[in-house]
Amino acid sequence: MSHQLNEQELERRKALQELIDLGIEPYPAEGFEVNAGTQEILDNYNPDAKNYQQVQIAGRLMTKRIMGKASFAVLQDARGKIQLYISRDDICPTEDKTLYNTVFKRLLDIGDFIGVNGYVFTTQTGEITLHVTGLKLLSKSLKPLPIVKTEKDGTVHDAVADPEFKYRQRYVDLTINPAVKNVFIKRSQLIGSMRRFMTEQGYLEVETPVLQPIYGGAAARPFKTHHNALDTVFYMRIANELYLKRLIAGGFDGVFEFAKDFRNEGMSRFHNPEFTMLEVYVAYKDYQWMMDFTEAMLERAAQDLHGTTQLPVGEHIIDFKRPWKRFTMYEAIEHFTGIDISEMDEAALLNVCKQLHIETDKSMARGKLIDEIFGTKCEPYLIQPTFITDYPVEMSPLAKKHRSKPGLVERFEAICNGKEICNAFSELNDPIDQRKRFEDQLELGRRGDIEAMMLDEDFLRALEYGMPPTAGLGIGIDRLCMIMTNQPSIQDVLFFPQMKPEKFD
RNA sequence: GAUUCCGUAGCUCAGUAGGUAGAGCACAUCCCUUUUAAGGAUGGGGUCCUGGGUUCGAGCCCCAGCGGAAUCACCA
Repeated sequence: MSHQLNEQELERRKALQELIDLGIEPYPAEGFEVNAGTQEILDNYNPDAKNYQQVQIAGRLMTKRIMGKASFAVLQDARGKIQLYISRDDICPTEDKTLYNTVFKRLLDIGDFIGVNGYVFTTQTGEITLHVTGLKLLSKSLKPLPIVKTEKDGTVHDAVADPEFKYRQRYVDLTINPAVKNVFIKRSQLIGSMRRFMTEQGYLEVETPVLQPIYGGAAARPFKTHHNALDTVFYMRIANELYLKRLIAGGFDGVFEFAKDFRNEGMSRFHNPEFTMLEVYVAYKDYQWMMDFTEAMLERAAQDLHGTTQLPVGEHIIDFKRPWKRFTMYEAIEHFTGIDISEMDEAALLNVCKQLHIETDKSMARGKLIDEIFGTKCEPYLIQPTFITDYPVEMSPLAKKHRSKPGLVERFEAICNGKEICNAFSELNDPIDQRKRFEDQLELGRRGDIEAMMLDEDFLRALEYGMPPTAGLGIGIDRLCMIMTNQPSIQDVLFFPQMKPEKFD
């Protein structure tokens, strides 16, 4: 404890000592049995039924309004808050009024955890309230809690406006801003809904290595680390694709993993260095089937979270109801630019980029150029969930060649609110073709593409033993969650978004 | 990485031709009330992000740094 304590912190430490002097343990070890919740009481209390007459609840003291021999307070627990009515002679039936006069009125502070028991009633002003007959301190708070400010016109502002404060001290943000807590409950429900959907199909939830000697499965720069005993470089995974496909080769017919991936890149509203990706692989299926699967899973997730498929997202209402629109990538580009690029070579595409004012550089081959055109001229305008299919082979080294369209692969992305939310293909299971694609990646790397993939010999060996035809899907859970909870920034759907380490002096 | 903006009390925010640092909430002491979104009085609390510079004098102007945000770049 090297920092200077401010006045209010000193005051609370003084109160702490006074409590100890009174023989009150400020951090009791034993549990406190709770038999109701605040929100549950508000929802179900019925004055005629006389229910909730022996209630025991616990939580944080959020306000205190002292009015002499009787006081009001607000107790907040995990799901809500309820008013407490505390009368001196009820909690101090004997001559000794210390518990009320000293402990409650003076030594308890906003933010303290307390346990209370009593009976529920309705006050003259009609507010459902717990009439407290017993009170116990469960944990003393030593720092003042910011209080939500309500303007005279009724608008409520977050008690903490500084984003840095919110993200670094999420525990405070969660305590004082209930809407924040709700976002994370929704996030958990989202993952739960998707997990249930996949488990019901009989797919197996698995875990694969985070530390990988060869990173793969995506185009991205990795974090590098070191194993002491092996004296070996490991990379934090950028994707788990190649491991999950090994499992399909091993005989599972459906596997999935909610995986933390790590990419050593810039940070922004849409990028956190570590993020969560769902990957699913299903044997004997193709990308057409996977589109149906994706729609069904996300339609149901929206329904599970909100009871409807239509969600407000920023300025828009986004509808996850099936079926979603489907365009090929060439169709989408032609639709938004009026240019048919399907037959163009690299030189012609460079011209198109120039014409559309898209910057290019020497490392960009045909696939990358097409991706640039799509990324700037199409993607931002696709608001409703839309499948874009049939990508150029150059930008999809792990996808199977299109069954009928030369130069393309069987791949789709779903775009929603102007951003990619998932990526999927008929997985490449031809080991000869896969080796060639890896070699093409190595060539791209030599050309200066720092995100080109490494060649993974073990993965090729698995394909040589044989992998059934397989459909694979990856969904960025954080970005999906931003849409599903209408949050503008990835930091708002991560409890602890990555930030520069805080300095304590 | 580039550009722009922000950093003042525990929290939210004012502030100024460049002239002794403010409000609300919170906190403390007291009064009043005793089933309410209390009322009143008094008071304490600041490295105005840090370090330089200009100036008689800087929270304010200039430079650099730190931290954050937005936009862009990067990012399948």
